[in-house]
Amino acid sequence: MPRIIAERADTLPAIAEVFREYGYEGASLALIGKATGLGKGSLYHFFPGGKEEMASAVLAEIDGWFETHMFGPLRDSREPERAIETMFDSVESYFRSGRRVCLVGVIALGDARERFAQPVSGYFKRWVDALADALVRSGRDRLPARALAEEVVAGIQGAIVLARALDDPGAFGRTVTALRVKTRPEPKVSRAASRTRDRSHTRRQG
Amino acid sequence: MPRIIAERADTLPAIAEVFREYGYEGASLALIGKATGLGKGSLYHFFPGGKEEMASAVLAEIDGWFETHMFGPLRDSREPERAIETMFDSVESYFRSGRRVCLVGVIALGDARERFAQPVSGYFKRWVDALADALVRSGRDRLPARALAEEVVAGIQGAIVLARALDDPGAFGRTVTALRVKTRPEPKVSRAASRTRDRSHTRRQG
DNA sequence: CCGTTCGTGTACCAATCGGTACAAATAGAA
DNA sequence: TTCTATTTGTACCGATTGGTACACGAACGG
Repeated sequence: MPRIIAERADTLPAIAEVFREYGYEGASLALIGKATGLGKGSLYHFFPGGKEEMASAVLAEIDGWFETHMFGPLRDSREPERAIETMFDSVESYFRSGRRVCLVGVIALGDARERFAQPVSGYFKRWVDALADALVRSGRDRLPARALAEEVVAGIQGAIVLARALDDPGAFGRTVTALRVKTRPEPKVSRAASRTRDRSHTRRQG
Repeated sequence: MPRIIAERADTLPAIAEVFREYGYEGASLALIGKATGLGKGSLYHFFPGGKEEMASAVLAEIDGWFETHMFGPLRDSREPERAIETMFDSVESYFRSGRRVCLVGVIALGDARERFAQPVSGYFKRWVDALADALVRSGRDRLPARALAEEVVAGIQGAIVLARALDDPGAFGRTVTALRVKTRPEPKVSRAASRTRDRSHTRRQG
């Protein structure tokens, strides 16, 4: 029999798309087999634990990607504001303007949530923590930074829901941009509109 | 045979909970039968179209509830700011601090989205429109009102995801409260003084 | 008292589910 | 070549899926 797939890791992107599209329960082995081009024999060879192991592997890979490209820089970068901007760039390209769904979020909403409670909560907890950390290091107080971080992460997840529901990728971009602006250090002394007001509240909190 | 269920509408809350918990695909007739206490015979008597008709009926009922309790008041109330506050109250109690999931959002994320595209997009479109309308009538300009409305609706959906993922209902409350504050006419003066001011901007729109 | 209608449970259907077993086929070492 | 370990396709398993058929029982009009 020919060897098509060299590594188990090569199958993960295709499997991830199936889980994204159909959810954990709806992702049947038939669909996964079609997406990967592998029969059950190969699938169970790579993932002896069946669907649960496939989902775990996919979640771990996603987690690793976010850890490398977003959480790590948010925590470690010496330019936290730049790391935050980069995070928003990554979010916009990764979720493809809301056309691509967040698998972790999907699992959190479904009944597979309990089975994957630890990776799911870990992913979101580390996201919020890392973003809050970057916000603190860019000059905000700890409590409002944490509140803003939660708001941003929730807003991104909601933007995906809204964009898909309305079938309007623009809704994703608009919402994410609004969140992006809100994380910038100097709030909203913007262009031409509120010239008369901004003098009165420059002495806000740190 | 005894008549337990008087009306078809009496089954909808139970069916809705099953769809919420397991999604459209995951909600099997066995689960629905158990939740309603009805056998397949009765279910197909009430819903000749099967699962699809059940889901449509549930979506319609949810839509009606939101239309009556939230969208309508947002559009029609002569006190738009009060209607907005009431909306947030309703959201907090309806979604039970994120323990209860938004079925429309769940369907929007899954592969049943296309099948129910019209009711799903209609629900969110009318929510955003109604909220934007209330925000305009409470004194905001059209464009920022619409942007804020989208941000709020997305934020609510995301708060559900986040609260469930973290298994922390507090995250829902915090995020929703932040959104609520943001919709208030005078952002961040002190606590109670805003009531004396609103006389001054009734000259806004007509 | 009968007959129709409505509500209900149950048996059944083909299809598909996740998972197992296993034999065929390949690649690499000898 | 020959042997062995690794990949692979496929047949099969019991359970469950959405859906149909139908017969039984209560309610109701005559």
